[in-house]
Amino acid sequence: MTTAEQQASAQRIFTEYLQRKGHRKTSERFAILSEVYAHEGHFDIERLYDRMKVKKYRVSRATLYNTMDLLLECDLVRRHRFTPDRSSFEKAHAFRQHDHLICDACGRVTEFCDPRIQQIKNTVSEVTGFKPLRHALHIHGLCAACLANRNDHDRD
Amino acid sequence: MTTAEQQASAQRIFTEYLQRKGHRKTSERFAILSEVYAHEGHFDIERLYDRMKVKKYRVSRATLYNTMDLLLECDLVRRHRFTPDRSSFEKAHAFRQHDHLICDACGRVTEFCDPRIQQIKNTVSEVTGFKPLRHALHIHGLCAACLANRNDHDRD
DNA sequence: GTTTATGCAAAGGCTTTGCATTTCA
DNA sequence: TGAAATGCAAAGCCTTTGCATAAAC
Repeated sequence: MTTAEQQASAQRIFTEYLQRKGHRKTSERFAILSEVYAHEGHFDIERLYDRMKVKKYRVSRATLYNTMDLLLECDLVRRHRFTPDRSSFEKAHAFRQHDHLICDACGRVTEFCDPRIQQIKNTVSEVTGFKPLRHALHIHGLCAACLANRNDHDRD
Repeated sequence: MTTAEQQASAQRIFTEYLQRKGHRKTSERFAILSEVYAHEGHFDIERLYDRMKVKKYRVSRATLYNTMDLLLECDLVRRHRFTPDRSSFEKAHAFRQHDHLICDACGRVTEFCDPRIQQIKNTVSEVTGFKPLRHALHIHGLCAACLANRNDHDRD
């Protein structure tokens, strides 16, 4: 699926969602969706705010927060709390069954996939009656680069 | 391991840690550790503050935050962000390889274990060179009770 | 024309910080 | 005695809210 196809698909989903919920289809909302889907990876509200300020569309932070809530509700966006101080977001099309490695030294976030997560969710559901809807697996540790650095320093 | 044994073990670890780091062994720090280890389950700073205010030891919020940082650093406590608005903590002795189910309807957090997580961490380490230190798997969804409630309402 | 959304600024809530006071070493 | 920790209150920061203005329907 190309970026353009993702954009088109996301717009269709968002339009349908707004219609169904009786929400208005404002230009700000679609501009935000477009900007969210224009980039790969994670971002926070401030970064999104800056990126939109540079471009044609200048929206308020309040509208960003409001719109992110809408996008979260129709699963076009995911929210993370990699660090305790702020929320990170990412478009949901990039989210097809992946999880995150977080380096505690440099803060870099990388993605990985493992089908066993799905198996775990199935087991949990069977055993407890809990109905899993979504999940987040965050593995904290040291990335290969920081690990190498640390060993270099130890050698000094 | 009984609660008393956990207390004793945690105190030993904390004492050793403070010594090694050249930090002072204040009565507040040990009172906080003791209170943290006196209860099962998750708590936030405000709850801890209230519990200590009731008892003999009254400590400031600043000291609570400072001490939690110390306890986090020596792995006697874990921090979670189940909801975006505040941090939850739990003693680390209760943390032996378990993860969390979070009900999006009633907010209840329950625990579960699955050894496949460890396997996933091993695989990640082998494939990417990332060194896993700790992890958090949060599965969001609907607990059995809320699921039942919802079905009841559907029937109306 | 209504009603909803936006934008701005102010307020809120959790967390951190600065500084005087106390306490540990 | 001297450095570090505590407590209090104020400040910070992300996020939410209230209200006037603007835009959707």
